[in-house]
Amino acid sequence: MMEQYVKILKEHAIKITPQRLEVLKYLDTHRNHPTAYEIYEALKKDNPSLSKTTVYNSLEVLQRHDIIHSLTISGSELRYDFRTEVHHHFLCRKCGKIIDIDVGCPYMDEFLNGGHRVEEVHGYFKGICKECLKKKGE
Amino acid sequence: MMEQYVKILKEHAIKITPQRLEVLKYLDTHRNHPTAYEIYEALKKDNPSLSKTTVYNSLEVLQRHDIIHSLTISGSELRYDFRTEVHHHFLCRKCGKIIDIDVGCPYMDEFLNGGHRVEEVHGYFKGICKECLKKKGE
DNA sequence: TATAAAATTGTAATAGTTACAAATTTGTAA
DNA sequence: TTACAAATTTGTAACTATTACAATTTTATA
Ligand SMILES: [Mn+2]
Ligand SMILES: [Mn+2]
Ligand SMILES: [Zn+2]
Ligand SMILES: [Zn+2]
Repeated sequence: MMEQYVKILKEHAIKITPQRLEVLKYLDTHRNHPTAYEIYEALKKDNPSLSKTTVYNSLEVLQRHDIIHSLTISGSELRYDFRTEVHHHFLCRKCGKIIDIDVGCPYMDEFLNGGHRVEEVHGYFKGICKECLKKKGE
Repeated sequence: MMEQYVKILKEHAIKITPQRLEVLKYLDTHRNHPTAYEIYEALKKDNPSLSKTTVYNSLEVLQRHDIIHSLTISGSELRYDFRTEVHHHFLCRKCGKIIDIDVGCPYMDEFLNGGHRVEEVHGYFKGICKECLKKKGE
């Protein structure tokens, strides 16, 4: 049940702790790009002594090893993502959800970017999602 | 000197105030995507009674009328941009500067985005800029 | 099982932004 | 012009997300 997450941490030579495993598992099983606080609130149910700082620390170490990514799409809080392949995101202004947009980026090339070394690519779209558009029409 | 900014505000039926004009002028003449605080600090020199809240309010109204845009590229603070045509940005991890990348977006189409209505497009690249790469080599 | 290094916890501090009420300014119409 | 209502500015306080830090606990290793 946790073996897969243990394996990931071991591969990256990160110390195994229950908290890190839970954070990683949560992100794997909740692909809605949650905030640190949402993760904290959810994990606290099974581990009441969990500290918010630990959630932040765990997210930080996972991110540093490129096991997870963070999104700056909202502007007010970071969102976390288990998926690390390049893909884009859509933020709905109405319902607030963040949807994966499965396209790559044609501009990653160093040459296209004026000689800068590109290490991260973020494509963010904002607007009204399909479901909210439908609701408005009713 | 300020006529051009007066004109912009008038076209959008926004009340003309010296503070709004100064904020708008600052963004037009400083294309480095400054923060609200940087704008505030700069404008305070000529107007010591300027309030930080006024800077935020001015940025908000300009943004609401699509006269300026804001960027969430850094994750910790908003950056403001006088340019409103679609273009992308590169954030250098080393020196912190944010550079315009003049490419458009091939994915704005509603169809390509699964039926969601796209109203904003942000393309953010992060890495090491050309100048910092050069320095490192020396 | 002992131990050093690293992680967790709880709390406090920080930073960016927003809320709010009082004072001032703006646009408009008499 | 002047008068006035509506909107804006100001200063301060509140709020939220995140980070700093020291004490306690846990982990990995021998
Ligand atoms: Mn995603
Ligand atoms: Mn720009
Ligand atoms: Zn929606
Ligand atoms: Zn640089």
